[in-house]
Amino acid sequence: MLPAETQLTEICRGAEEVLVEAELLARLREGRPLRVKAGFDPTAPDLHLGHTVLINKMRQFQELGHEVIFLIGDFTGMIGDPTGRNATRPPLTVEDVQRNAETYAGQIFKILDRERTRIEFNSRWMGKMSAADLVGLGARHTVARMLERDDFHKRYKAGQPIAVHEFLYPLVQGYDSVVLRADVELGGTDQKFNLLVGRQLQQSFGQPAQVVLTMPLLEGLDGVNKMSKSLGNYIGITDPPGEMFGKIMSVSDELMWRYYELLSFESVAEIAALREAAAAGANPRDIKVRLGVELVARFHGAAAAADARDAFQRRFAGGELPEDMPELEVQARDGRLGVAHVLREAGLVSSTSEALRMIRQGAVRIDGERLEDGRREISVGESHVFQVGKRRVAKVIVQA
RNA sequence: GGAGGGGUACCCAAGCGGCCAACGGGGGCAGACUGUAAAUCUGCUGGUUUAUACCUUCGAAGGUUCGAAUCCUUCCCCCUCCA
Repeated sequence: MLPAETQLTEICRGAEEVLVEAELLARLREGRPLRVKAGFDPTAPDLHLGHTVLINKMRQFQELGHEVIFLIGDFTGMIGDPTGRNATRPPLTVEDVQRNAETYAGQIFKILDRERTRIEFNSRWMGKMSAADLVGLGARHTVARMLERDDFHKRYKAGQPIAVHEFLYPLVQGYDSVVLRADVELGGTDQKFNLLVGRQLQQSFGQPAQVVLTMPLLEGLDGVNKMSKSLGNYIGITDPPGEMFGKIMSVSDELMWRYYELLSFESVAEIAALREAAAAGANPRDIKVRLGVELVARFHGAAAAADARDAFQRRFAGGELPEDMPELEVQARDGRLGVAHVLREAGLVSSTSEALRMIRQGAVRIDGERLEDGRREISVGESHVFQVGKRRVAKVIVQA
């Protein structure tokens, strides 16, 4: 193992907050593998780059020789959602959770070392807990402290409702740390309160309090909201190379630097050099390309990354059509089919009304030619490349 | 338990018998300009074989009316204050 001080420096890099740093150093000095826990929601098995900020940190711990526990909060997930006040999620079945867990596994091991990752489900211990035990757990924390949590505090002050069970979430999450005897718990900055409850509960159970390490939340493609699947502003780690690269290229210049900071494995010095180059007049687009290549390579390999970059450049710099566009067949009626219907059948628009709107706005091209006539009909046997806007493209043949 | 306020399209929010497929803003999409960036300008933002037309939509179900998101009845849900 590396010297404790060296490890500490590595671990703190990119972290928002480490509570308490001195405690972390002391544990590192013990020279044993630390149990590092991070909890994940069982309802969102499609990981995106936002999640990887945390997972990268987990990997870093593994590389330093520590034990990483990937905790799936299936028990909490089965009850409902902690913060979504009006989002009543349908309860997950055991099968759902199992399937989601497998999906997780298939994704996180693109980053984590499978051999050194322990996967746990908190239903293992929470499912067996009796009502009496739950009451006992509740006795270990006070309402006043619960109300310290920012969103509880705000809602309480604003007179908005807080359901009693919402108080249970931090408790259960903290109790997970007790059961697992976690040395360190990782989480997003939004998890800070919950992570701290873990510290408090561990002490209450006579254990040393875990070190809490929070990582910043990554902004999504819009650059404003945090990256999330429900907002649709995410880059999924299973996105195909071309799509992943394209999404990265569509990010604003400002956001690009944020992505460098939180996603790139480039050294701090290297990133600073890139910033200087940009300030000196280098085209930020080229710096963005570099980021895209790095990230696509991480999930799809270097060759796929280079291909994605080249295809992107041919398509948008060179104005060529993508070579991997989907080819579809649609059914004609009476030997022909109006364009609006072709577009809908091909899935390029969601309705013929939308198709007609797009045509009116000049967004539709057939074989590269802007379509002016919304009444145009395509006959059986004809095959054309249809485009709607810049990004939606398909080669469609009309069948009898 | 009592008093009051409210549920309108993806979100916020106007409308309170016909001119409402429903003002405005946000978001989104598209066009121009670009580097698939930002900013800016413009248009669109229920559906229908392409429609001065028809169909579905204003919490739900009924009713009044020539005609309702707007009035009445019942029901469901949310919020505030008091106890």
